[in-house]
Amino acid sequence: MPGAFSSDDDVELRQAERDVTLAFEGQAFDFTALLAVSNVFRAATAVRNHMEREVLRAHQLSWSAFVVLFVLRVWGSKESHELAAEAGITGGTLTGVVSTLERRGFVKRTSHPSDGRRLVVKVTAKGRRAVDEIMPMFNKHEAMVTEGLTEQTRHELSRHLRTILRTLDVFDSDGLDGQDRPSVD
Amino acid sequence: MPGAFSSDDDVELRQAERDVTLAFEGQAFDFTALLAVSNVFRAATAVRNHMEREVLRAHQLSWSAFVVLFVLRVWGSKESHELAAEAGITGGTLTGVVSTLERRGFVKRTSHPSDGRRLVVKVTAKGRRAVDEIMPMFNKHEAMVTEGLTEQTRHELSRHLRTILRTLDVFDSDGLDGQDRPSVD
DNA sequence: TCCAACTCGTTCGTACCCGAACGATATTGT
DNA sequence: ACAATATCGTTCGGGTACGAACGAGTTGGA
Repeated sequence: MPGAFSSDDDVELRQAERDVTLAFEGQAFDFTALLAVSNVFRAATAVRNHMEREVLRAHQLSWSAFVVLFVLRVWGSKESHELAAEAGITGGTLTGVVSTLERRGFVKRTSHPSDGRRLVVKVTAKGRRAVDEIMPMFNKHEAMVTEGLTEQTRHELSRHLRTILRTLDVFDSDGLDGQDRPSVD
Repeated sequence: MPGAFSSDDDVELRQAERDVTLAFEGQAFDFTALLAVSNVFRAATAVRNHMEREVLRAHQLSWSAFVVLFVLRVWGSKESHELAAEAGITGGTLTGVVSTLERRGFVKRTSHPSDGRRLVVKVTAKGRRAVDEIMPMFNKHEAMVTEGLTEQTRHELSRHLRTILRTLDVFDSDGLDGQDRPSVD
């Protein structure tokens, strides 16, 4: 039964909603979409900042650097473009992150055996050790951050977010020219 | 009934979960927390990049610049620290964003009437016009991005994210020393 | 063979973004 | 009144972050 309760942030929310409505009156807005997107971004920023402050800062690692290192810890080595996709950053950005990580001895660049263009990034023993040292604390904070949610609502949250991700995957790859696709299957 | 279906990304997901489990075997991990946090960040990055590419780039505005401008469009003027909090950025970052916006004539810095330290940022007519021009398209893409969700699941998503936000609010403000507070009331 | 078209990672320019340090202003205690 | 303290916005250094341009490497035809 949605709307059956009203916590503090709900009150605040409706006030903001009122203000936005007032500011853009006469125009039709999709507020649930606006709020969903807005909240996704707010939560992400808050979580990222929290993690960087409370967990990563002590190890001099940024979120992106840690994500890259984590991916390499799990899979041992990855080609550059896979690594970028996995970390959600572009190739240009990855170059900088890998350089930072390499300078500190956490990863090393390796040339691809058969294709001289491609780059294989490998984690070093030191890099593996770093992740193993950080990960328990990192996961503890992940649990803390989501402690207000039950096991089920966490799954619900992840499912909804993956729905968004899937929509964007289709739209962005397919996107600009190949419109008029007959649904996503 | 959760788990009753298995889309492509679910299969991929469980494989990743297996890999992570394998990599960190012997350690107890909270996977639902890890996945929730990971998905929040993935979705936020994907949405932000999509919006910057498809909507904001044509107007030469970054996500943060647009958020700041939007906030000012709704409330007319805001003090610096409020603006920073509302946009989810730090004061140091806001200085740069406001400078960019001011250089392009969208906002202007105003001194506080009674407190010489404080800064009041006001939106200009040009800034208001810019938001009014961008917002319809922006909201259309917000709707598109969340089109895979129903009205109800969007509310569900927002509610879960606000739960995370509330947890972080308490933890980060209260945080390190002032523990043992008797509930949030 | 050889060279156009393609596909890599890197570099570049611009802008963000944070936390720490800084200078200016305001407040407080004495 | 005035020095210590607190609170502002700004500056600074280091590190992302993007897209466009670039150069090296590969591939597919003429």
